[in-house]
Amino acid sequence: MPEPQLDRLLRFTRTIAAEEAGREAALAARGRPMGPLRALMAIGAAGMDVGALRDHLTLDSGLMSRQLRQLEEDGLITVTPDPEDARRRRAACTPAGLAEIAACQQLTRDRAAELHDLLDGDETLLAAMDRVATLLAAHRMRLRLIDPDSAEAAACLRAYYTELSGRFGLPFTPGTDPDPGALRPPRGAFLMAEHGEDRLGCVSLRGDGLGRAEIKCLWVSPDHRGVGLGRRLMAAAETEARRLGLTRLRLDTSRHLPEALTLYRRAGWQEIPRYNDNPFAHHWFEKQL
Amino acid sequence: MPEPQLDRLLRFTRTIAAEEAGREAALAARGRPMGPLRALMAIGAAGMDVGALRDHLTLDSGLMSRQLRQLEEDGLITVTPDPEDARRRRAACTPAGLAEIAACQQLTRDRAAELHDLLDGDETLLAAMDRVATLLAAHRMRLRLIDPDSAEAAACLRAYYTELSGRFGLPFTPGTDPDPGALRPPRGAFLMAEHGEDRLGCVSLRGDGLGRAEIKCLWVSPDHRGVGLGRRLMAAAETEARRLGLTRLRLDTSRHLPEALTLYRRAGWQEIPRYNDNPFAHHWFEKQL
DNA sequence: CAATTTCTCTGACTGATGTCAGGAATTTTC
DNA sequence: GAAAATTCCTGACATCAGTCAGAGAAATTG
Repeated sequence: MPEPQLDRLLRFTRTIAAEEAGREAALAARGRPMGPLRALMAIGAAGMDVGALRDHLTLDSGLMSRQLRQLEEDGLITVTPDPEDARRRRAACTPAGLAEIAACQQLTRDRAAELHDLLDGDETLLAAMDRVATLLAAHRMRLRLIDPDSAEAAACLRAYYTELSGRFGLPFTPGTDPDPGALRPPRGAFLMAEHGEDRLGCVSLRGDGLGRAEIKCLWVSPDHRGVGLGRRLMAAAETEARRLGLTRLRLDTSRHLPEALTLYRRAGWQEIPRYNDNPFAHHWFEKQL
Repeated sequence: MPEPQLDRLLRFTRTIAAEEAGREAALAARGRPMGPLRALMAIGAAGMDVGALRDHLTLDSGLMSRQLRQLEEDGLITVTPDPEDARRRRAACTPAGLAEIAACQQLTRDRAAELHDLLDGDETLLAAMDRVATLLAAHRMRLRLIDPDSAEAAACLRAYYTELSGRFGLPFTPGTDPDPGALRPPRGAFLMAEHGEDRLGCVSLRGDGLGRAEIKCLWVSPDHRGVGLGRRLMAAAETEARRLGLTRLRLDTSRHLPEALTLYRRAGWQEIPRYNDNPFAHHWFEKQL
């Protein structure tokens, strides 16, 4: 371990930590406690179920409830029962809440703009910062089983289909799965890789309930490619498949996705003949567990 | 303002913020509240007066006192009256306290070592990180009038004399000023530039009590050179001199410090004949305020 | 329809942080 | 030597964050 390099890294993290402390202080200066503020930001323009919010922020149900009451009293959000299941409640921002979010985002953007002026648009520096952020996020990423119907899964799938549309030159849109249980335990699973607030990628196992499943929707965020995330997602999917007691995995893919082809071949998948009628597939693979 | 670059910067700060949050969590996992922990780290091996500690951490005197009591009860520090002035008290670490500090530093170093492995010693990345840290620290630095006898001033002066020793090839050591009042208001001042825990540079005004002063000990940390800190320190010293009602500033310097020479000339200083018997000086400057 | 489960909320509590008012010991000032 | 200033401390109080037990409403299960 070369000590001088370590000292340089320590200085770097120390400096950036001070920067982050400054940002937190600037946000706190708006006079709102950080807890409710984080909740407000998470609710965002789209709104969010209370349970999902609680999971996302990993808060105790009591604390969550009190923070939502506070935001409601301040007129920033409304919390209404879910019409389909009145036990569940849904938080949504009022115009005042949206304005508060926008103000906080502007504050963050202003600080980033200061940094931008400072770096004077130096592309070498920006590229290095991208690289550091990519490596760090991939290294510290955590994998999580999520609900395939959740907002997070939907966001991943939107990004995935946008990517496909670009690759194929055709407008793909995410359709609703005709068999929603296939992507949930015990038949299948939906895995997402994340780092803090950032979604790095996802992969799903679509099980038939007879010990077999298809790998679907392997997606890696464009910001986080080239650092082995696809491989790690596939490995995690395999591990999850074994845990679910699955014995055979299949997948199809297209010649327009060359990096995926390489990935499957390197990970020990066997190319097999066409097993479905997917008009966009050119290659079919199988793996026995 | 190019939006994509801004987004890249936002992603960078977001990722590094998550990294910092992880470090905080790792430190918190040692089971000690962050407040007393920060105090312990600040006391360090050298020990610190309670008042200086309070200033350094900008804590209320009541809170400071309680945190020190806690650390004392835990056997990590001792707090004893200053023998010269029994109102003042001095905190010093016990062996257990030093061990706790070392453990926390090791934790931080371990995380940095992980980052180092991740970057694979890539010099381009390290250089970019240095550059970003340097620019950021210099941009966010704050100037502070400090006591010329404080531990912070002594640290700056040690660094300054070490630098001089290297430039002159002679062993300089910081001597105690025969006239301690000359560096304090109303006659003079000692200014330090800092960012978070890092000391970026210093400059002092050594006044004669008759409206004249000499600029001494202009020092910029090697980590923070080349971004105009010397110029800003000199400007701050001038501003402070005007505030103190000084009318004439002088300084001497050596041909072994070419960047200082350039700086003084650019800042409007007039070169004048030798006005003192400093054997290491080759140039003398003056500025009327 | 009754029992159970799910989901959210309330109340009671703890600990960390922070503020303010004053008090005791000590030093400095007059 | 008395008054004033200083240094640090204690007590009272407030806010934020977090935990736990349990209540109440709604949905699901048998």
